[in-house]
Amino acid sequence: MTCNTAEINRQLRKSGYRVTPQRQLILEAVCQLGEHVTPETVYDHVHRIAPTLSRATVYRVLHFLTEQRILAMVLMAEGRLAYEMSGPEPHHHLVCRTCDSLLELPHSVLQSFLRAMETQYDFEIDVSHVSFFGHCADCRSSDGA
Amino acid sequence: MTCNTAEINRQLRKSGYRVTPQRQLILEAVCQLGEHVTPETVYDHVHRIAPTLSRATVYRVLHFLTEQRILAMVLMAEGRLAYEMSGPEPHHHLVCRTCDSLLELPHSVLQSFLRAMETQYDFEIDVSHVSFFGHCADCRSSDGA
DNA sequence: TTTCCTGTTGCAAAAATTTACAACAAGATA
DNA sequence: TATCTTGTTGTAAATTTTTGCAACAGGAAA
Ligand SMILES: [Mn+2]
Ligand SMILES: [Mn+2]
Ligand SMILES: [Zn+2]
Ligand SMILES: [Zn+2]
Repeated sequence: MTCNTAEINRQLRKSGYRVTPQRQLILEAVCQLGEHVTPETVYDHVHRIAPTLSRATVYRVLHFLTEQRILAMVLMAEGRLAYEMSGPEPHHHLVCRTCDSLLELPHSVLQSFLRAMETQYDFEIDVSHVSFFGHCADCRSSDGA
Repeated sequence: MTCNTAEINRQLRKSGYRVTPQRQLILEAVCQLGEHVTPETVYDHVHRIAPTLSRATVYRVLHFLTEQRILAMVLMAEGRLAYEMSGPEPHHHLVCRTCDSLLELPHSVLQSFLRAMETQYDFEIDVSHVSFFGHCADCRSSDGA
C-alpha cells in the first residue's frame, strides 16, 4: 500500500488538524507493516524510532486516523482489533470463530447488499473493511463428527 | 427474552460442561437485563447477589456461553462489546459511527447475502447478531454542510 | 452416599486500553 | 521571525480485560 503523505497532510490541515511527527510515524508504520496491524505492533515499531512516543498516543492516533477515514478498523477473531490503510479497493473478511482463519471477500460481493441498505434505510455502511464471523467449511465438517 | 434454563443446562451437560451457580446467575442476568448488556453491567448485577463472583468469571462465562451459541456477542459503537440471549429470531444493527445511534435490521434483509456466502465460499456466517458500521441519514446531511 | 476425575472458579498479577491534565508545539497571523 | 491560539502529546493513574495457578466442586460411576 502506497501512503500518499503529502495529500493526507493537506487533508488534515484543511480540516483544522495538525500534522505531527507522531502521526506521521504511526501512519508510516501502519503503511509499512501491512494489512492487519495491531496497536501493539505499531507501538513496537514506532517506539524503536521515537522512544518517547507513548502507547496512549498510538491508541489515540489510530483512533483519530480511523475517524478521518485514512485508516480502516479491522475486526479480527475473538474481538481483537487491527488497522490498515483505507485504500481505494476495500476487501472484507469471513472470519472463522473456530480456527481463526480468514477468507478474503472482494468488495463486489457486498455491493448489492450495501445499495439495498442505502435505499431502504438511508444508511451508508462504511465499506472500508467489513468482517463477518462464522464457521469455515473445514471446521464445520470436523466439528460435526 | 425467556430463558429456558432446563434445556440449556441439559445441553451443557451433554457436551461435557458443568452447570455451575455462577453460570446460571450470569445467564439469568443477561436474560433479565435486556438486549445489549455489557460485561460491567452483568458484573454489577451478579456481584450484588454473589459478592465473591469475580470479574474474571464474568468475562470467562460470557465468552463461554457465546461459544456455546447460548449468547450472542454484539459489537457496539467504538468497538464496545455487549451480549444478549441468542434467540430464535435474530436481528442485526446499523450502527452510526457519528452519533452512536442504532438501527435494527430484521434478519430477513441478510438472508440472500448469507446464502450466497454459503454457496460461493462454503462459509456459514454466524447469524446471531451482525453489526454494520457507517453513517446514518441525519449525520450525513448535517456533516455535509 | 462416597469416590474420583477434571472442568471451573477466585485470586492476584499482568496486559491492554482509556482518561485527566499540565506542558508543549503546529502553524496561522502579523 | 516573533507571537498567539488551540490542537496534541507524555505521564501517571484509572479502567477494562486476560491469564496462571492452586483450591474447589459438578456430576458420573461405583
Ligand atoms: Mn483484510
Ligand atoms: Mn440488537
Ligand atoms: Zn475454521
Ligand atoms: Zn448518526
